[in-house]
Amino acid sequence: MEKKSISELNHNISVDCVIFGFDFENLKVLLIDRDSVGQISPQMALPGDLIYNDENLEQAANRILEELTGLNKIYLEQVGAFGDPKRVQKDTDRAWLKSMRSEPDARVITVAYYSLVNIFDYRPQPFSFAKNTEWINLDEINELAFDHFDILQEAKKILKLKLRNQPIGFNLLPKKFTLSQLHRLYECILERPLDKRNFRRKILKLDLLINLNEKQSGVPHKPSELYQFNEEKYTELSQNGAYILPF
Amino acid sequence: MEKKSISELNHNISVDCVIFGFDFENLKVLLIDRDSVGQISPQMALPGDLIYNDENLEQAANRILEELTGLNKIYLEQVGAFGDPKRVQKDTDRAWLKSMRSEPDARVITVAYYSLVNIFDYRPQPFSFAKNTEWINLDEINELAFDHFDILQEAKKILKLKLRNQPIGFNLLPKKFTLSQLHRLYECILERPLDKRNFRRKILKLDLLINLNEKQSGVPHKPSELYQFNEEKYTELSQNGAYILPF
DNA sequence: TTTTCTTTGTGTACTTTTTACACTTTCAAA
DNA sequence: TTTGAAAGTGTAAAAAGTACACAAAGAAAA
Repeated sequence: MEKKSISELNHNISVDCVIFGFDFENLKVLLIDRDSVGQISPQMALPGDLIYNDENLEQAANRILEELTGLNKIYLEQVGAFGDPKRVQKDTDRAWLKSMRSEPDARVITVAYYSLVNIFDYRPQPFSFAKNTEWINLDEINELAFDHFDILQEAKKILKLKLRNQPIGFNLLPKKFTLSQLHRLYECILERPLDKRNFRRKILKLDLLINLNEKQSGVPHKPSELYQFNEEKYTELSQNGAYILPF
Repeated sequence: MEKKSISELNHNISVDCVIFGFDFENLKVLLIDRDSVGQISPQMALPGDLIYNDENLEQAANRILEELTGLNKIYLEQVGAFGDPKRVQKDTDRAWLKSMRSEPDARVITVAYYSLVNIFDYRPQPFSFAKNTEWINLDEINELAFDHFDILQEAKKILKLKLRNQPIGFNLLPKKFTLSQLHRLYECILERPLDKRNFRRKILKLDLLINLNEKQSGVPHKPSELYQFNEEKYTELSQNGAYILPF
């Protein structure tokens, strides 16, 4: 049996994190910038870095996310591995790596993770080589560093699919939320309008929401009733097998 | 910025292939054995090996699949990355690696791919360190080498989900097939019985099947009509957006 | 040649789900 | 007290899903 030399078989492995957020208006994603400019730029990147030897991929993702943005203990799910040998092509990307890594030209394979968080609970702060962190609207992103734009598209696709089978959207909202907020969220993720009355009927029929019999206050219109996600009910429901949301 | 030493950041990367097949009775998966025993054993593994520097992950999967089993030009989709540092634990797994790899103790992260093929068109043959290749019934597999059993479970899950959104099942059948065969296939993948009449009505309503107006011959009972998958129609349909199969 | 065995192929009535659609209510601010 | 803005609500018609049983076709056996 021919044994390949080490140099041919060793690779760097990184993880990148796609953290989705929602501000009641639009879906957003958490990006870092290596410069401290305060505006959207094509050099922005998903938070990510190389993994260590003794941690598994998910641990690495959590460590790196915390090191760069301060967010910690976030539940992450895998998007997949991205390993094109030509994934680092742009000059600006090369320059970045050169300044940071002991083997800037090594081939890197990245494993992407995604998560959903409530934007008002998680206030990211830049650390390490992240000079800036920003929540950027998904529909304003046309380009990112490395292959991060592709990774983002893939994560969006998975999010859309997953919405059908799991009540994931609730992570993106505060504990107490209104049906209109949830409605808007579903429209953002699915990227199509949903009839208001039908949406309410369907989502309530799932019996996964608790009506808190509390009202919004301080809004210049009829205040909405507040709801809460019923986790117990969901646990129970998902033990009896998967379910399919009617969207 | 602290730069980590090379040894801490370099890893081996492998790919493993989950190739599903169907023999009109049961779902099967293609396994290799490092010994030439002709029966199912807990040392059997998914075909897989380390990737090279200059190939992307999918190319690597195809190369390795061909090197081990002779199957080539197979359309593969990613399952995901599996990277637990403790994924090689069993003594038998260690012994295998020791005999084959220049760095048997290196940490390995594997990226799994899956595919569906018609078992009668693809006759795998063992090459390289594969001393044996076998199509094994999914429901007879309780243990595999490394973490391959986990990978297989994940691939099954994806297959099930995907069946809803794409007419993937057709790859598992010959060009001409009967509705009963397709029916059985759906039951195998979904792991639950489907009403015969309702299945036929629904699948025909999709308008993705062409009735060839030919009959089976040589069967000791009423011969079935043969159908063919309408690829053009599917291409057309999927361009107008995703669709959802009613199962 | 008749009988038996095995699998194919088909229709309907009932229930549930989906869809499309418009007006009144409630509060804050002007 | 008027205005603006979003909340909240019901129904009828169409579509889809479900449960269910028997005659027809061919091969093989008697």
